[in-house]
Amino acid sequence: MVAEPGCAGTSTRQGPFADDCPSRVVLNHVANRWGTLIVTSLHEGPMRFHQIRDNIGGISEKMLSQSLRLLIRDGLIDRTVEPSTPPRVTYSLTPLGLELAALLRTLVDWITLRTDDIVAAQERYDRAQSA
Amino acid sequence: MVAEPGCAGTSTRQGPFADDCPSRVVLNHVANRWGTLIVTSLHEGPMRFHQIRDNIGGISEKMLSQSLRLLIRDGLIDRTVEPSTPPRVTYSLTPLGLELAALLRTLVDWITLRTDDIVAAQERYDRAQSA
DNA sequence: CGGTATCCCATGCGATACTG
DNA sequence: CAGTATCGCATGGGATACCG
Repeated sequence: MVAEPGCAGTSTRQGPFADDCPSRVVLNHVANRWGTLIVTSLHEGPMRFHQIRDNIGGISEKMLSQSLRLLIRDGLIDRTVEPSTPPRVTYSLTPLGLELAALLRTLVDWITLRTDDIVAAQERYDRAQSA
Repeated sequence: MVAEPGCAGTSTRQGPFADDCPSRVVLNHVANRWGTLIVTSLHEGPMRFHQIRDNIGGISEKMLSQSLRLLIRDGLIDRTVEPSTPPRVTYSLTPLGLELAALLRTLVDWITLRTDDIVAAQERYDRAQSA
């Protein structure tokens, strides 16, 4: 055994700070270009494939499909198929995913709220650099 | 004007869900492979370059330097140089960055706590697929 | 110590076309 | 509708070497 799940005793680093810990992988599934937005979208409620795509500007079907599969594998999202014609597929958060979505929602809301401040900081920085 | 900072009225989407909103860029600075870990590291207190590098397994100096510059530009991190020989450079969170770090810390802690559950889900998924 | 510059490979990701 | 397959480029990111 090299790195146990919790990664408590393998090095001085813990959790995602250790690069050989499974939690690092999980963090990368969530904290990437699309993961946060997908999970946060589903916090509104169950959605179908095209609904999610339309809710997230600029995401391609390929990346949505690929990201969904990773998150389903991680046990964060459920995929439900109603056997009709055509089949109706719905994505929803698992109890585990719901916990995570609440946290990510807070993050997204904070960024939305603070974007003005951040843009102002960027402009200050750029002006200082050009001087 | 195309997209105002808050991105409230430009489309049906808001905040980072709109791909032309500045908040999307900010989200990508924070929610990527290294951003979350860097900001969370500094939640412990001010740190020097090599301390941060040593605290985050697998990060290269190039990516640390590059990511730090983006986060400094966003007004989330401060860079302080003490004029000694050799100069001593310290990175710390700004008040804005501290707010963010608290949120990200919660995220990292949750992932650390739930890694066992997630790994179990992954193994269940993989077994179901191979069957 | 605290970085930057360059090189180059790996992969993320979009565009397009196709399937049940 | 709900995807998958293939292609190809743009970017991310590591290795190495170098600078104040």
